[in-house]
Amino acid sequence: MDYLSHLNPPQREGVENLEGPTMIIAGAGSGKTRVLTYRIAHLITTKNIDPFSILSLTFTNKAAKEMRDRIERVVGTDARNLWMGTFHSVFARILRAEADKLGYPSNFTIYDTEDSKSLIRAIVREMGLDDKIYKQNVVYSRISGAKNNLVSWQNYMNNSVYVSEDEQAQKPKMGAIYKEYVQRCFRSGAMDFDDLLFNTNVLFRDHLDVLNKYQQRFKYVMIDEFQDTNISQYLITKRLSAVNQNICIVGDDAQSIYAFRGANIQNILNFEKDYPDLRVIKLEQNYRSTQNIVNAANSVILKNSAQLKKNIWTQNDDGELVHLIKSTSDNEEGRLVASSIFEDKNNKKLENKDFAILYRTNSQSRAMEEALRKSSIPYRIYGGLSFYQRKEIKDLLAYLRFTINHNDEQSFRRIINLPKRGIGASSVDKIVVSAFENDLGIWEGLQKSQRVLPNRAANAVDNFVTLIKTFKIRLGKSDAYDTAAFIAKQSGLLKELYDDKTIEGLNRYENVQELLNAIKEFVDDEQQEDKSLEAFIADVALLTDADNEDKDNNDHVNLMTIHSAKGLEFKHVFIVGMEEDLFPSQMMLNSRADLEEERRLFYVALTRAMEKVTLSYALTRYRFGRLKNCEPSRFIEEIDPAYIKVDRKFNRSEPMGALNNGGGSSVYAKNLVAQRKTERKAVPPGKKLHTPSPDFAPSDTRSLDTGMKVEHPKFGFGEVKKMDVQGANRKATIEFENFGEKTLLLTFAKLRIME
DNA sequence: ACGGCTATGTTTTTT
DNA sequence: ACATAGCCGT
Repeated sequence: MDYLSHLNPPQREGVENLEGPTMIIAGAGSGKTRVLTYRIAHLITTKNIDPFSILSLTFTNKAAKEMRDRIERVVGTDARNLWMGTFHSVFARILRAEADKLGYPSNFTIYDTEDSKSLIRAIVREMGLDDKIYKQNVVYSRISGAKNNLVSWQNYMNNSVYVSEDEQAQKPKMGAIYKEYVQRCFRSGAMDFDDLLFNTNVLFRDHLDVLNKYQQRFKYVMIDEFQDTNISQYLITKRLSAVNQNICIVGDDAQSIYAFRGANIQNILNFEKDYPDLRVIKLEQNYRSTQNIVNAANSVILKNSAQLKKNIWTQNDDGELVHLIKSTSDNEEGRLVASSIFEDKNNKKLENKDFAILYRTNSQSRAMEEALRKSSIPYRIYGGLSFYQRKEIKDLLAYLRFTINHNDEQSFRRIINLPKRGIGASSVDKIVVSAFENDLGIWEGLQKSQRVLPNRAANAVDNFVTLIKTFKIRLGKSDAYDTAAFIAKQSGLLKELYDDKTIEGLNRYENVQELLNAIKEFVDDEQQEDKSLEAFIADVALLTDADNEDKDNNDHVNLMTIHSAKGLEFKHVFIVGMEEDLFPSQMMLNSRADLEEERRLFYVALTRAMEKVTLSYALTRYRFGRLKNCEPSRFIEEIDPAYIKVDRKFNRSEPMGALNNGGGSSVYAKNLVAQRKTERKAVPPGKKLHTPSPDFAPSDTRSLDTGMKVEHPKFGFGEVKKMDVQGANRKATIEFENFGEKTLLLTFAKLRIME
């Protein structure tokens, strides 16, 4: 095979060593994906292995897609039959096929995090517990942690460690909530993200015939980013490959950045114990980055205590030193980054897509965005709120989900009174409680709920049931698009959005149309055999925006969190917000292990770069709506000074900037605020939906002032008579043509400013 | 039941 | 800054 000649000896060994357990420790930029790709290609083309019997697991949709594309380029359309995807998507598929063994319907709903948390909140309330103590986030991560360690609710309640921890934390009912949560999911025919893995383990543990079937099918198992797997995932793959023993894991302990959700570096060490004749291959040559970047990154990761021994090196040129930019504010940081991109683009003949701006938290994207927009540099933000997580999209999806699975409690709660049909919260609770008391699912309970409801609500429920029944009939006869469009229309959702003429309302309407378009595309896709709505909905919960990426394969600067940059590379990388408490994050300073994870995250960020890294920090930054002083990150100092170009004035221990007189009273701070406001004033053109913020000062006449003509969705046209301040809120008194004078709190008012 | 308004919490990352 | 849960009055 000609591709073998492009590989160095350890890479080649990784490709050719196909039989038996193999562990590839792949340093950053060492050609890991290339080895995995060729390895699969090698199996198919030279060993004549049926792609259908190769299972390749990744961590993110992005990685899965990337891998599939690359393999397709080498072996052609055969690659389509590969079992390749994220853990969650692959095992969701298997669980649907085997659902009956576990007592689930094959069209079970997948609850996303939001669904899970809102179910937990409902349970906590029903149990009469204090939701200040049993916070949904805390309960959720507790349950999630247990599931990822394969601790069922039964085991949880019998486990003295868990129980005493909960008692210590004054949360003795945690086990009971876990139990109720699991049972409610089961009744709803729903699995959360963790269940997809947990239940696969149960399936393989309790149904040896099923396990055996998949063991026979998957002759070769490969796992990418193994350092990020949790115990639940590890055990699945261990079981699957127990017979053939053809398991190949690829990973890098230095890039483990998901411990917070149960990933366990121990898995790599356990692996050596579980497979005594394990072949270990180390890829240590970095092909991606310059000497300086590799050295800088190495010097950082050296500060961590636990790691496997390896020596990452490169033959590449020295390249530029790591740069450091200091700014006075988050907005200035944006401007400096934007102008730096602008210069490098000209000087080095680079394209926009050669640049990436990486940050710790999604909220940091804002300042960057603004600066790039002003400099007319095209950009694209990855991650953040997914299209599928938007409220209007989730609403329609809830209708679709409920039509498919009539017992899905969360979808039911979402749509039962949407649009308003006179079934309020108390009625909904009555329905749910009476259903479960009579040991019925939501659907049956709903139809027998008349007794417990007042007449008006009972009538409304009747109509709702009839409506869903007509959807169900349509579902059996039509394809996904036809059904979805029918539901969108008949449910009244589309009309409600259409009637909302605010800018936001228009946006929401368009988003729903876009979802319908996506379903249309799905139906028109010739490769798609099953065109039913069930097939479309099956793993919508597992989708991210990654699939829409090639729609505009334009040339743009890439903005994303460091986490979502994993596995990617760019010529120039900006790591912004290099400030103590932000990166490393405040919340990760409690233990040494946490700090080391942050350091690995920094390592990941540095090693994304091919030619140049620029670090940047700001002296002040808006956080929680307040201007805060910042200190440069300790990570900056951890880079060996030989590889970084530091401003001579840089000294971390000395507070920097003019804001050290505590509080925001200094002239400097005032200037900053003033500067910020003038900046903002320049941005929005007059005709824009006005959703002002609480800190919107009365003197700031950015977009609303007396004398202006406005439109209100309900009151129609009017003229602003008076502006006023009430506490932190701004009020406007408006004379409406048809409704007379009204005083509105601008924090909530939906006004359109007319030209 | 519902809409207007206030108070409160959140911001670490992803499936 | 922004969303949302929940209170209160209708």
